[in-house]
Amino acid sequence: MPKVSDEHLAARRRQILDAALVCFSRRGFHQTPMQAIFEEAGLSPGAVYRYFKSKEEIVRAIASETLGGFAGAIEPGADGDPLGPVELLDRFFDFIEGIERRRDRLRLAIQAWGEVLHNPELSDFVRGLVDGLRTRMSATLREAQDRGAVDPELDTDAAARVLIAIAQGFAVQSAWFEDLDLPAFRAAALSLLSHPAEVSRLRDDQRQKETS
Amino acid sequence: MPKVSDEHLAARRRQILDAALVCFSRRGFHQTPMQAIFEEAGLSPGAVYRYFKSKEEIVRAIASETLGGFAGAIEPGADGDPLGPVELLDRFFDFIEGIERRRDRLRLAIQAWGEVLHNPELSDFVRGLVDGLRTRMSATLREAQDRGAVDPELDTDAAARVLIAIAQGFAVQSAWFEDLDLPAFRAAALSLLSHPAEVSRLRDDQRQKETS
Amino acid sequence: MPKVSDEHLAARRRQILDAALVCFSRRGFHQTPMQAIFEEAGLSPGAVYRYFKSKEEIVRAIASETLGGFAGAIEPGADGDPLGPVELLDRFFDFIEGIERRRDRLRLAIQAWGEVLHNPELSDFVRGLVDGLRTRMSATLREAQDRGAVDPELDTDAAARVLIAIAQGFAVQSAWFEDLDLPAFRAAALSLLSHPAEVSRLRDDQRQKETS
Amino acid sequence: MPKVSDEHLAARRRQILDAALVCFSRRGFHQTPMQAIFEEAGLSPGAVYRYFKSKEEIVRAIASETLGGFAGAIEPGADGDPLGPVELLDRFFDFIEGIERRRDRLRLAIQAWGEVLHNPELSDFVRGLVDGLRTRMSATLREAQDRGAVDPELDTDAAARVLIAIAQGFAVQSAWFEDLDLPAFRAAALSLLSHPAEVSRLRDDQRQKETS
DNA sequence: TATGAATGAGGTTTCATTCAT
DNA sequence: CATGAATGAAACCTCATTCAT
Repeated sequence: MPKVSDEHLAARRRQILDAALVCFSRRGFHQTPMQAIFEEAGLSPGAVYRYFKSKEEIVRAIASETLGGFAGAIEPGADGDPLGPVELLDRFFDFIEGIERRRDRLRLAIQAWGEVLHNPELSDFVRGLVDGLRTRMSATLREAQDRGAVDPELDTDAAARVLIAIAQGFAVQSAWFEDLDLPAFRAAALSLLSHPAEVSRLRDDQRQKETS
Repeated sequence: MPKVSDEHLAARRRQILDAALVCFSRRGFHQTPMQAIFEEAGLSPGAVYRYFKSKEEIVRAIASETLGGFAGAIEPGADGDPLGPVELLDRFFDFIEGIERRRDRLRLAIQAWGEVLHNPELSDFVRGLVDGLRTRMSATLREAQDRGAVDPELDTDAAARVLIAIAQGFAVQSAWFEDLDLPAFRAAALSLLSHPAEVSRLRDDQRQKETS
Repeated sequence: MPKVSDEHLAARRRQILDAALVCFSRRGFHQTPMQAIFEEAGLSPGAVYRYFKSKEEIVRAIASETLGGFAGAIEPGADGDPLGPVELLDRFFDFIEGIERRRDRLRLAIQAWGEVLHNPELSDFVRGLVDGLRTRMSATLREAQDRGAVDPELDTDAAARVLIAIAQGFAVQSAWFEDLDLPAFRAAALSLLSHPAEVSRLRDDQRQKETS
Repeated sequence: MPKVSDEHLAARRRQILDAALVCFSRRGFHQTPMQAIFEEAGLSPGAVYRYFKSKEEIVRAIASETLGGFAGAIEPGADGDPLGPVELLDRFFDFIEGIERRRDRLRLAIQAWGEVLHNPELSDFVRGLVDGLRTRMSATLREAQDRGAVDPELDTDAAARVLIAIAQGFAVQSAWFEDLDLPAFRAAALSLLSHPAEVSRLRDDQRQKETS
């Protein structure tokens, strides 16, 4: 098998990561033997080690991409949108509903959070991720304040943290309980965050979606 | 020598669990070798294995007590208190501030959440924990609704979940970032959840505390 | 098995080293799997790794002790002996004849020389060994010069090197050829080095030994 | 395409052996992965395996050519030369000084001596090499005896072994110590071996060389 | 009851070699 | 002829656990 296209290489990496994804979700990073990944990927040890230099590298790759995906889910939209906390959270829920392998991804996210605690590289990575996300959310919230849509006394930076927290807590419970009622959680979250005016507006939006 | 033995037994178990606590917080459950626990506890392998049948049992014990402690933190007070969401969350923050070995405990909580995903016993345990907690919070919130302090349309059960989620998300970020500004997070959380009337009331309470 | 005497520990180390000695002599350092040592020593992997932290450490231990033994073999006697080159070499041959596991030791010495080339620690070790040895031999030779027993123009330092070289070359051939005629080699070496006067004196000594 | 193929074949073999030479000298036979040779040679695994059936074959080829070269270095000249021990050794030193990649070759020689101990083919090979060499040196020495230039009682066969030994010991020390003083070693070796008459003759020869 | 030396299954990784392209 | 991705046996080593003392 002579030199092979870059796509092939990328595909192999993906194949290995997908296998790892399944295994790690099932048993956890450190209880998954490499052997499980070889089998799930249908590859030999040598083949896997061609693409990743160690198990730790695979763990890092999976953890990073999961953490990154999660962060992306709470991302505010294009600059200029005057989004309040409620809309920001709303987008997160939309994203989660649309995610593929939702269950596996959420389970991995929880694992990855634990990994961050002991892995300096992942730790740096999430710090950057959260800092960036928070900065952008904060800016968006400040715009919303400027337009009078949000309490002007709100500490937008801390508020961004709280919104992220809700998303994280949702992920944990969602990973734990297969039967978690996502729409109910969503509605309650929005309701708790909404000042009366906002509540009725969003409720109307929701009804419109459901009837369409 | 039954009584002495029992106390001795409990003390030894505690000694071992404390050692495990430190080690697990430092390196994670599955990256901590038993050897580390022997050393931290100042005991021989044989001694440790007299009190715990296996490493898994130690992991389970630590995870359970951490999860239980966390759940206890969000517990509503004595029946009859008409607590709204804001007060419930407020109690959680009070609890966290007072917790001993706060950092280690939070780090372990994150780890334990991951463990729950692969460990049927822990899974059953948290399910019971969360169900009970949610039920009690829900009841408390319903009382608050009855007295008109909370939006009567709120799904109290889902709302309880959301409050738990905020606590969890806070734990994650707090474990990740040593420099997390707890008071700011707390204020933002309360502010986001508060309808105008509540906001001013709590703000006054807080000021009173600070001046006293 | 509670704490055990220091002798026991030393004995275990020796047991492992003896096993390694046999295996390494048979197959060479890097072609001997640890498994072979476990079997030869009659110990489990864990037991061996209790005493040596890696294979490399065992290699180093065996190589050092072999190199050290070899160096000791060419050592001049107590200070004050007016030994010439011939007597110095003579002592080496006496030592070799008396060495236990002579064959294995010589085979290991050859291996170890190769190891020295790639192992910085061993490299430092032999440098010290050879420097010390050469210094002492050189001093002894200089005394012999003072007493007129050795050519006063001889570079004693370089001469020491040459004597070491003869010992080394002897070791190689002795390790290669089981049937090497040691007495003949010895006689030829002494003869080549001896100026006529010395030759006859040593020959007489030898005859006396044989008749006694 | 027979001729071209043959030349090509030989050139490729040489290219591979040169690469192996460098790698083996650097890390030793068994610590050099084939990958290192592929890279040093700038060839693919497939290419290398077209010219050598296995790593062992490469090791054997390198070891043989190194051992052969070393033996050739101590070879007496054309039949009929009445060479004594001193002259024979002298030729060896001349050869070593002129050898290309002297350092690498000497390092490989030491390695190869160890290899001989475990490799039957190499073992047979050196036996033949040394036997032949010794026979020829012995004959030469016997001629010298006939002409009265060497002690008639000397065991010429054993003496040949001793001369080879000096060369080997020199090689070891030379490979170990980059700063070894070759001329001093050479002078000391010749001095130790020379009976007074020979010494002065050679010293004169040497001076003549240096002035020319 | 406590000790800690010993066990050995099983973990991660390497690397000589092959063979489809 | 050459390539280099893939193989898989086997290497080194760890670590949860046991049990003779």
